[in-house]
Amino acid sequence: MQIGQAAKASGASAKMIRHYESIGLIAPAERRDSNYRDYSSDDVARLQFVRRARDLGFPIDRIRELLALWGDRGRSSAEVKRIALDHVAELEERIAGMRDMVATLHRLADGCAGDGRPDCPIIEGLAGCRASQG
Amino acid sequence: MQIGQAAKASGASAKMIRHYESIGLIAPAERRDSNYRDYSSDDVARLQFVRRARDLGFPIDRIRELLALWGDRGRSSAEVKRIALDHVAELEERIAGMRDMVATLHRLADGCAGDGRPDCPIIEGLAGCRASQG
DNA sequence: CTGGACCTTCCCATCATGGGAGGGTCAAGG
DNA sequence: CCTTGACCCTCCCATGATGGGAAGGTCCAG
Repeated sequence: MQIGQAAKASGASAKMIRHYESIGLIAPAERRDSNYRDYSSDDVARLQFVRRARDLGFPIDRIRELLALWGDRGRSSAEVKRIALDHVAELEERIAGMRDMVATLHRLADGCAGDGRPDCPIIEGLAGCRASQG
Repeated sequence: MQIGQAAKASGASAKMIRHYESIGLIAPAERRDSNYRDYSSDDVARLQFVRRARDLGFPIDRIRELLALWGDRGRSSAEVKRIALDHVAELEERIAGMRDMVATLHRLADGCAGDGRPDCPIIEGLAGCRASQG
């Protein structure tokens, strides 16, 4: 299978597949005489694994670990779970940060008339309680 | 004031201040004979504005618009509010995406024993319901 | 006059991804 | 046989916001 088919089948772009190979996330693909990459269904399964992990927000280095565990018959599910829960904790931290931003923005926006006048608590909030400049 | 003082006073790093200048977010600073940048307290106020907007997650291009509105006596608060609420919507979209990830991860992790055995619904989920590879 | 703390510009790295140039491969059809 | 078009290849550049560091200039205090 050529890279285009592998891309469609896995949901990763051809560009990404080459990239994953170049950074050693996946093993170099077989090559035909034409120098075209050649993918097996096992290769596609690995690419799908990577794509699903990406869809869950795992960074590449974590996916590297997960791929290794996938192929390790002697793995313990505890290792996998730890990686997953660490990632959850990081996601929740980022969510909390963004929620703080949203809360602050709502607080500022609630006091803003949103009409044709220039007076605006949002600008004032950003300016540190000085309403205008220049 | 030199860039180091301006950095401390504004909360933006000297590196960032130069960067903001290089991309035209802020006007080029005055220069002394030594070629050192020279900042006024108004400059610092602008840098603080930028930093606060960054802390609220606004991307640079939005901050560009907000800075323009800050300096525009003829602005309408509706414009500011629209930018802020657009940004809130974007944040909420990202939060929703991450919450979906967290929910999926929790669903997978809940079924995972997290012990010494290799059986792991997390790996299986990523693999598309095929438990092992290699 | 020297040391150290500051400043300058310029380049590189991050992270994951896309875009595009310049060129090779291959199958179908005139 | 040759062209056309759809693939593929590698290599470089860009994103967005930030940090790191090299090589060199400035300035003040000892």
